[in-house]
Amino acid sequence: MVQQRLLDIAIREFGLKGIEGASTRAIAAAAETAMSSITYHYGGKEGLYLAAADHIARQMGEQMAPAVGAAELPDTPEGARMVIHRILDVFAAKMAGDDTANWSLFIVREQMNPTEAFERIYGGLMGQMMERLVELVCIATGRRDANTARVTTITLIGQVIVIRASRASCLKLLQRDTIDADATAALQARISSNTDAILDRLIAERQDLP
Amino acid sequence: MVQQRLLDIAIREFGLKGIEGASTRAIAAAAETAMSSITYHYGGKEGLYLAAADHIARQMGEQMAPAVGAAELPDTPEGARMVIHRILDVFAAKMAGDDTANWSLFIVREQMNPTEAFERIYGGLMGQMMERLVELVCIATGRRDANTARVTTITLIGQVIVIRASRASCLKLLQRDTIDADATAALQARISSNTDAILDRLIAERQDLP
DNA sequence: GTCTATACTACGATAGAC
DNA sequence: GTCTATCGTAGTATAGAC
Repeated sequence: MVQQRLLDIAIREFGLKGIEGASTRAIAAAAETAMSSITYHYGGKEGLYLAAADHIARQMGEQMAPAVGAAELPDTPEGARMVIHRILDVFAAKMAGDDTANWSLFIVREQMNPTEAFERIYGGLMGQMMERLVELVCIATGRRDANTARVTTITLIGQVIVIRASRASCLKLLQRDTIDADATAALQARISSNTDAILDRLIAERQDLP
Repeated sequence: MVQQRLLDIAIREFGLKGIEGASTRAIAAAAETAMSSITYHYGGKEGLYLAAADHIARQMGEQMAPAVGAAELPDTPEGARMVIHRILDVFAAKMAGDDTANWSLFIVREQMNPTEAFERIYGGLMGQMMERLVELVCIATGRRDANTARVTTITLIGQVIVIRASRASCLKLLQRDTIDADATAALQARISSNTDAILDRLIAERQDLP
């Protein structure tokens, strides 16, 4: 389908060059269609940009929703911890895999210079996942202190997104030229172990509270 | 100085739009000089791009070198841990602050699509910091297992870079519109606590090895 | 719906005045 | 060293054929 190709290529080009830098001519040519079909389908460059953001949000939702689980929250610390592990594991696999390469620059650009497109992406599964993680950290550590849970969630996510956002540095450090299945497994295992250590520490710190 | 202004603006524009997307005309205009001075000083757009990368590497070196410490490595686990904390603390402050905003997109773009510019940046303090952290993690955990130390280092760095690379998500989660001094302190404290938990876990896991 | 043709603006590089 | 002027190319948008 023309529109599917157009959106996939738009995500890559907008990710690489931003909305101003990317060229609708180049996007249309790569999608093997005329430039004016962008005008027809999306009203112009800006419309295509927002449609690309929606496309990312939709795909991310489809691929991650099962792991995040929209169902009710677990009610035991052990259950919550299990869900946290599941989410981070799937998320890490996504970040390590090739299929998120094109999304990532688009999203990171929006993270650092948010436009309306960020609202569309965050309003989808990304926001749900982060807020769900905060709740899960609260349950897993038996804390009502939401602020600590929020800051902790940020650091947990950081462990995962670094795989993509610092890809070249990771490859240098690991002395590899791709993140293959072995490297992915090693990262997932370390993230899992770190997460347990972090959550245990939060539980221990709670005992010290007045 | 003209060249200083030119480089600062080039970093911002190249970060936002990439080498292809950015416009030398716009960069020159923002630096209040003629476009042809870019040709004169840097030979053209590509030369300016590489000079911008060198500029980042140089500034990063000046600002972070004291924390990384080129001197000899500490020889006790406690000493190594102290240096790890110091590096991550300073790095987190940098990531939270405004002065790295322009560098960040430039660097992240290079992380995901490396060119020669990445070599210039990584060849500076960034590579030194990461490799130094690997050594410090080895010493702090009493492990000779460099691979575990490398993977751990990646996750430690992830906790810090998320402050910038996922800035908009962090702000949403923290329900703020800036990362002020309070938020920075909270993140630093959590990163520090997490790091201790992670290192302690690594030491404990070591006891279980055959 | 998809294409071609066209109007207008902006791009990078370069030559040459000063 | 810094500027203006200019060339050829490529950008978006739009109108209109089919």
